[in-house]
Amino acid sequence: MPELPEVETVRRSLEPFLKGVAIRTVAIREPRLRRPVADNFAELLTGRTIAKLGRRGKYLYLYLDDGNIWLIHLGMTGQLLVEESAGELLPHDHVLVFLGNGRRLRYNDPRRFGLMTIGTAAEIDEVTALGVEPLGRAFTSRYLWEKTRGTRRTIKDVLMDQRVVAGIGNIYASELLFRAGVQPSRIATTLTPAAVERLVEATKAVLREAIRHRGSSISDYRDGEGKRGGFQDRFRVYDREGQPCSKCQSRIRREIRGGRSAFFCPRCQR
DNA sequence: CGCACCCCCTGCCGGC
DNA sequence: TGCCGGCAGGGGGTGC
Repeated sequence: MPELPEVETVRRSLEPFLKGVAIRTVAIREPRLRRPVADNFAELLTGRTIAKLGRRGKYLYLYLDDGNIWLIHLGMTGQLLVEESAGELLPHDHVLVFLGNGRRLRYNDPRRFGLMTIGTAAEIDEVTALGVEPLGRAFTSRYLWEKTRGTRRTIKDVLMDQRVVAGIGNIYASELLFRAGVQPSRIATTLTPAAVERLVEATKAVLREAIRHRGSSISDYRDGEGKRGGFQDRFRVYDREGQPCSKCQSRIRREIRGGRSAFFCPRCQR
């Protein structure tokens, strides 16, 4: 579920409740996430204060007052919610963190594809192994040009490779490719410099617009206060197979590769 | 090295 | 109504 815009929205919505706040107690109800939550997880967290909240790609970085980082990935169905401490528990509430301000942070994740770990900056970087931030200065047409040379991969695969650029998932890959006028199945190395430039511009524009609309809620994505996003109402191609293209009225198509659907307009995208 | 394929896990939806 | 297959925003491993 959550790609960069959703994780950024979660970060912003949690910040007022978590920044500068102490961690009182931690309860692990189900440690079996993508990787098991470590035995010393609660011990490393208890008594710490959250200095600030950051984000890299689809990962949340919670900086602790002892220099460690609490890393959280939401997988497909993960939710982080701040609530009153006495709230009722639900199925798939795997981790509870009780805070010094009387609130509770609840991690719910039905599919358990999420990840939660604590480590030094170097250890965390090794876990995430991320490329540049798409909204940062380092993501330029020159950078993407170099990453698309001499490969047989499709442009969608390159854009979704977190080691190249961090945070683009299946929704925003389809949306930005539409905006740039490039077919998902296009072999990356055949792109012209102009097309690469359009892709970088489209990436930044789509991600910024999605953040402005607080992300996309298809089924279960919610921000830190349980609120839905609004960008799903602005999809141009994603999940719109058979519907008319907003520019040319051609039918939007869906193609599957690597088990993932790509949505595109066969006329507007080349 | 790239890539096709499978896996992890639960829930939902459509077809029969 | 119930069952079954397909599919879902994530990442990772394997064998070719």
